Amino acid sequence: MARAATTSDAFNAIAEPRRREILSYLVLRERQVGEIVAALKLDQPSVSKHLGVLRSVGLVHVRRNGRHRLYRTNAVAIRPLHEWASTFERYWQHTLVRVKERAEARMQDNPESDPDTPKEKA
Amino acid sequence: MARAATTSDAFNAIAEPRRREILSYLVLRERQVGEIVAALKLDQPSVSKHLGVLRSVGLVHVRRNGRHRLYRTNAVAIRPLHEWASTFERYWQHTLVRVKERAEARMQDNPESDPDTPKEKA
DNA sequence: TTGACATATTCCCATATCAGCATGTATTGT
DNA sequence: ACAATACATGCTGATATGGGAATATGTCAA
Repeated sequence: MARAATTSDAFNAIAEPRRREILSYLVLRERQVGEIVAALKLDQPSVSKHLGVLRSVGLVHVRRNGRHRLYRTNAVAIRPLHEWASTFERYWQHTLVRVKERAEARMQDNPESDPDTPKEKA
Repeated sequence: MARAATTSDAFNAIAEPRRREILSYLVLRERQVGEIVAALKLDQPSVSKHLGVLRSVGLVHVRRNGRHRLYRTNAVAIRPLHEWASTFERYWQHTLVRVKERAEARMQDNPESDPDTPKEKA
């Protein structure tokens, strides 16, 4: 039992960089598989397999048109990931405020100091 | 070459559900490894290894205190994930608006209809 | 029907990943 | 120094994963 299957977990599905590229590419507009192959310079079977994973977790929609299949990113399916990350938002804001405060304190002590060169330990 | 190593990619690091739990747990406040073990009911070596992964991608900070190690989530490191997901935000908003519009249109046509029973294809 | 085209699926292989167990290492108390 | 505590690391085995090549499926056109 290694990890949750990529085919059942959106977090796992987007762990693969190519799949993230595909999602970004397909969010602009519907595309045929062949277009993805050309645009991202991947092998066709590879793209089909990635699309299969994305399909199984609902991250893309398919529509058939003749012998083509038109894929599009299902943006709503990304929302849970966004919301999970959002639960950390207030904490990183605290961090950023503290960083800013320290920078300003340094400027008060020594207006000539370079903000990118830390003079104190965090 | 399977996928980017979990130890070098935050997306991959959070693909593991237990690591997400650990991050949520450690964002509230600093904790010793033993506390994580007890709270999440995982084996100690398992927790140490997950912490190792999280450390290597900068998702947690460690501080030593005697024979304890105090870990805390480094929330800022989650920001890139949040921002990646945000690039899809305007698209899912479109979707939600359309869903809402269709629901309202149904109510106009037939105020008795059940909103959860679709009467038309998307 | 036959053939060309678009895409999906299957098989194999190298590697990554995780859990479990055992062991190593650092720190504290006596 | 010695034992106990708190973690980290190493090893092994089962499984998941992605790429590549080959093949299957489905659709259109003649």
